[in-house]
Amino acid sequence: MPELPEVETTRRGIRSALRGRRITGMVLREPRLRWPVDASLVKSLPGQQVRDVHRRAKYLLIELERGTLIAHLGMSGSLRVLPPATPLLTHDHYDLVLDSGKCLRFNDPRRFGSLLWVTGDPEAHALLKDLGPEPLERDFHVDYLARKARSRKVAIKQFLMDQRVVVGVGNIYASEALFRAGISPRKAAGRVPRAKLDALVVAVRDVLGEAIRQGGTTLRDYVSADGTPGYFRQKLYVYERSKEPCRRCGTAVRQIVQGQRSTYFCPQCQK
DNA sequence: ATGGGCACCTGGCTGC
DNA sequence: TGCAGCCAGGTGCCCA
Repeated sequence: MPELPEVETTRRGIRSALRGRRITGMVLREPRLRWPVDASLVKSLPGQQVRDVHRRAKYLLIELERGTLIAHLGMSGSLRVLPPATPLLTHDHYDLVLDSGKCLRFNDPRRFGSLLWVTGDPEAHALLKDLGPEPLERDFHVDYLARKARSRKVAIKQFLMDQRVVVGVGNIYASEALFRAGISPRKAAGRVPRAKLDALVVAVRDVLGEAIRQGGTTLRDYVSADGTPGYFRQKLYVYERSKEPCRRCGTAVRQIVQGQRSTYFCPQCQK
């Protein structure tokens, strides 16, 4: 999926088209996403105005008058704002039609994405309530991270991707942040020195912030709300660069598997 | 509590 | 050309 920068880029793109608009229709072509999409939304969403579009972790929160849509892009999903009568592609699973005539369309080949409806506080939903701090907010800091990491034996890479520790960091940005902080991805979280955790907080913030400014990273499927890819791929130091020279020291980048996911790192720069 | 592994699904690529 | 096998921006759930 899209990690935090891609979701935030999507949020910014769809927000301007959605905010203040009224939904005039919903088309649900394929309800079999991560969880079945409630078919009654087709009747209950029309007539409601979009108050705002927020993001929490990798979830998009589309705030309507009578509740909130919680949308997740999964691994391969994208949400685009399209002109009226745009031809369908395979894997276009749902549309929200707006009173502007435009349409918010969700495409997701792998169907790991989701769309849920909640009334009341979305943060109280089971999927959101145990999430860690936002990496770009003030409550993500070295004291917090050191406390969370204490006596944890899991590898720092997997720890960093645990959404209860900090949200938004996925497989690409975990490798990239650890490279920037000079930390071996295999090091047990509880054994990373405080100074390195300090560097990691900065690295996570920097890499996510820079990626947002570049519109995210496109490897395969991801496109933003206007259909353009993200340009951060050119700025990646290690991800998908196995056997290529480290951009900092020239040593061959290594690829290993942790928790059934590929990890990339420079064995010279990361200890 | 923590850690590890599997499952969900489609498509693109590699190698025989 | 066909096909098996492997891999891919995520994460909930089950088991030890």
